[in-house]
Amino acid sequence: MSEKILLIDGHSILNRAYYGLPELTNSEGLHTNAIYGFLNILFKTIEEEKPDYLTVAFDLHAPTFRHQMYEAYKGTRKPMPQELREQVPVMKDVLAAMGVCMISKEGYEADDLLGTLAKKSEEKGMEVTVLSGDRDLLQLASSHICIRIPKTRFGKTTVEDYFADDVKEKYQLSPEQIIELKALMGDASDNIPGLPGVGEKTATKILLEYGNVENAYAHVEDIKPNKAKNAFLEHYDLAVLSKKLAAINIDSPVEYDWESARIKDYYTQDAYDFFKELEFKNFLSRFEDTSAPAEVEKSFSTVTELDQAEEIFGKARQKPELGLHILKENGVFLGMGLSFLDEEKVLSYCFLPQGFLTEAYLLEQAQVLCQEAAMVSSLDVKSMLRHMDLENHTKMFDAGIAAYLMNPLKSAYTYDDIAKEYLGEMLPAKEDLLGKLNYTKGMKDQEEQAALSVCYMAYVALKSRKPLKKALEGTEMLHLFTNIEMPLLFTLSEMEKEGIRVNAQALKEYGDQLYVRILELEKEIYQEAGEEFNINSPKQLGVILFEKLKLPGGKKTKTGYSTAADVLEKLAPDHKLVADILEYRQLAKLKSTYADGLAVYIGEDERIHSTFNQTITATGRISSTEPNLQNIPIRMELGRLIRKVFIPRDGYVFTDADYSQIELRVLAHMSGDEKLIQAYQEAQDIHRMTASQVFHVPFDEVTDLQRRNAKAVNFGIVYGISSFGLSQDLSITRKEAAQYIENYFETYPKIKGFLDGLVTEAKEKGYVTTMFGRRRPVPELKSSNFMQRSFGERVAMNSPIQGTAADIIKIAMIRVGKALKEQNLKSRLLLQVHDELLVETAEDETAQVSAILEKEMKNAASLAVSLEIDMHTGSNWYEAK
DNA sequence: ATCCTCACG
DNA sequence: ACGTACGTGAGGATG
Repeated sequence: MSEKILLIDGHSILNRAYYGLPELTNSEGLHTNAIYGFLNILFKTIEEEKPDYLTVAFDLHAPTFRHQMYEAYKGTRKPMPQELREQVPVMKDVLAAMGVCMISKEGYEADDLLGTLAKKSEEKGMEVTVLSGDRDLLQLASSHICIRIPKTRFGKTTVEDYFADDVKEKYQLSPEQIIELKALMGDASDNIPGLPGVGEKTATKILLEYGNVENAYAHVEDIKPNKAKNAFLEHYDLAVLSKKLAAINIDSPVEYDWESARIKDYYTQDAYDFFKELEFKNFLSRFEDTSAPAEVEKSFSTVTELDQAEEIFGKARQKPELGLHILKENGVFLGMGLSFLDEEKVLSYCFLPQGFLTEAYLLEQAQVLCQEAAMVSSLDVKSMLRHMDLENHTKMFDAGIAAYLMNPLKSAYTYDDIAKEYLGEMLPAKEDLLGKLNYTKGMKDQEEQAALSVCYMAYVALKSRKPLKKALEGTEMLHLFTNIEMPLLFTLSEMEKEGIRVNAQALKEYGDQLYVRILELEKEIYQEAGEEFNINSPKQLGVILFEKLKLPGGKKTKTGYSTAADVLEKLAPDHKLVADILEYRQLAKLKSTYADGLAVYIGEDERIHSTFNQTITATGRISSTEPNLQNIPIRMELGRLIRKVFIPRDGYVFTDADYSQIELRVLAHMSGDEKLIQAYQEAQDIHRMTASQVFHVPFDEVTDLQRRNAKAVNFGIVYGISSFGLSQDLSITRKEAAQYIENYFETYPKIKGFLDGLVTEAKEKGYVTTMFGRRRPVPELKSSNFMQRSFGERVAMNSPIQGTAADIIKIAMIRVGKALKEQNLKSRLLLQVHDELLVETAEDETAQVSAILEKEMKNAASLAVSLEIDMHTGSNWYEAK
C-alpha cells in the first residue's frame, strides 16, 4: 500500500475555526477557539486518514511574487482580528510542541508550498490529502491528490472531499480549469480581479466552449453574452494577469525532507502542558500515558458490598477531615462520595445503593460521619442537609459557596473547575466522563465513569478546602463566608424543608376562572384579527399587527417586530385588538406560570418546597427555583389574588415584614451624603422629599407628577443612572432626563462623587465590594465596546448597593432564624423575597415574632440612617402584605 | 438551545 | 455612532 501524506493550509484552517466557533478563552483571557478548532479538525482528519506524513504550511508576512506582479495584490486579505492574530503564534508553538512539521517560505504563499509538496509527493507515489478552507486549491486535485474542505457551521464540522472527478462533477471543469475560472470571474477574497459582468455561470459556459482564457480570446467574436464579449475585448490583459495570480506555483523552491514530516508520537509532555494551559480538557484524555503523575497518591474506587463499606466507614470515623458528596438527581439517590487522607494517600470512594448498601444505610452513615468528624467539606452542603438533621455546625465547609464568593460570575461551580483553579489539577469533567448523559443514565450505562465522577466530587471538596480558605482570607472575604454565607446555608435549608402551604383547590379554581376569560378573549382576538393564529407567538402576532393591520410600531428586535407590553400599550387606546391581546397575555401568563405552574409542585404535605440558591447571582442575592417563589404577582390586582392560595398551617398566621427602601438607605449610608441622610431622618416619604428638594418646591406642594419623577430618579440612581434609561422610563426626552439627574446630583452632592468613585475603583481593581466585603468583578470595563463598557459602569454603581442590601437581609435571616429557635417558638421563617421575610407564625406567638422581626431586621446593620420595616399579619400571603 | 416576553425585588 | 436602565426564573415558540 502506498504511503499517505496530509498537508494542511495553516492560516486557512485557523480562519475557518475562528469564524466557525463561538468565542472561547482560557482563564488568562487568551482566545483559544481557533486553536481548539484547528486541533479538532487535525485530530479528526488524522484519525480518518491515518497518514504517514504530516506538514502544516503557513503564510509569512513578506511580500510574495504575486505582489511584484500586481500592485493591488497588497491589500489582499482583510486584516485579521486581534482575537485571531494572537492565536497564530500560540498555534505554531503548540504544533512545535507536538513535533509537527511546519513550513513557510519568504516570497511564497502557503498555497504554493502545498501545491509543490502535493505534486512532488504524488510523483513519489504517495496518496496526498490537502486540508484547506480555500477553494483555490481545487486546481491541485488529481486521482491521487484529494482536496478536503472542512466547513464549520454552528460548531458542527462537515468535510467536502475533492478528487479530480469530484471537481468535474461539481464545477463541470477540470482542476486545471479552476485557474481559468478564477481568471474570468475573479476572487474577491483573494483580491483577484475578474472580468466585469462575468460571474460563475458565464465563466463556466465560456470555458466549456473554449477550454481556456487564451482560446476564448482567439474566438472572442463568437462569445455569447455581449457583455462578456465586450469585457473580454476591453480587459483581456486583466484576465491574463488574474490567471497568473490564481495559478498555484507547483514548483516552488522548497527544501523538504519527507522523513522530518513523518508522524511521530505527538502526545508529548510539552504538548500536554500546552493543552493544560489552554484548558483543552477534551484533548488531555489522549495523553493517558504521558500525563504527569500527581504529587500525592490517589485512589478512586467504587463500593457496592456491605462489609467493604463498613470497613471504610470505620476508617473514616477516625479521620479528622472528610470530603463528602451525596449525589441525587430528580429526587433519586444515586450514590455517595467519600474522601479522606490515609497515610499520605488520598482515598476516595463512591458508594452505590445496591443490595445491602441501602440508601437509608448510607445516609445514616453520612450523618454519623458529619457528627463525628472535626471538619466536613462538600461542594454543596445544603443538598446534604436535606437528608440529615445537623445542628448549625461551624465545622462544615461549603467549597461551592467559597468558589462562588471568589468569583460570583460563573454559571456553575463544578469539581473540575475548582480542581483546576485551586488545586492546579486537571480532572475529567462530568461531560468528559459521561458525555451528555445525566447521572441517572450514567449510573446505568457507564457506572464506572459515573462513580469516578462522584469520587472526584468528594476528593475535590476535601482537597480544595484549605486553598479556598486561603483565597478567602487573601481577599478579606473569610468573615463573609464564615459568619454570613455558611450560617445562612442552614437557615435556607430549613426554609426549604419547611415549605409553604398552598390551597390546591383554590389554586385550581383560580386557574379555571382565568381559563374562561382566556377563551373569551381568544375568540374576540381571532374575530378582530380576521383570522386564527397563535397569540402566544410574537412572530405571528407581529405579522398580524404590523403587516396585515399596518399598525405603527415597526421593527425593533433582531428577529422581527417587538410585541412587548410597552410597545403594545402605546397602541392599545386606539385598537381594541391590541388591548385584548394585552389582557390575554396577562391572563395566559398567570395561568401557565402560576396557576398551572405552581400546582405541580404541591407535595403530599400540601406544601411547596422551593429551592433557594446561594451561588447564582452576581450581586449576592439569593434566587429561588422549582418553583420560583420570589416572583409571585403583586403589582396587578388580578395577579395579586394568587397570594390568597398561600396559607399558613392550621393554628398559624403569616407575618410579613419588608424593608422600606433598603437600597436607597444603603446608598445614603455608603455615600455619606448628609443631605440624603437628613432627608431620611426627617421624612417618611422619601420620594416626596426628593421631589421637594430636587424641584425646589415646598414639601406639601409636591405634585403627583413631581413625586413620580423623583421616584424614578431614585430608582435610576440605584441602577447606575443613565439619561437614556431614565428618559425611557418616564417617556421624556433624554435632555430632560439629563436635567433631572443634574438637579439630583446638585441636591445630593456626595452621591455623584460616590458613584464616580465606584467606577474608578472598579477600573483600578477590577472589582467592586459591598459593605461586608463581598466582591463582584467587572470585566466589562475593559471592553473596547462602548455598550459593554457602559454596562460595566452601571454594574459598578449598582452592585455595591444591591449587594450590601443582600448582605443585610442575609444577616437578618440568620438572626431571625436563631431567635425563633432560642425562644423555643414553633414559628418558622418560610420565604425571603430580597427585601422581605415571611414567617409562618403560631397564633399565640404573633407578638414575639413581630418583636423578633422588628429587632433583627432593623439591627442587622448599623447605618447612618435607620433601617425601617413595614410589617403585616394575615391569614394568607395576600392579607399579610 | 435560544429568543422573547413577563412575573418579582 | 454605538443602543441600555440593576438583579433574577419560567413558559412558550421556534430552529
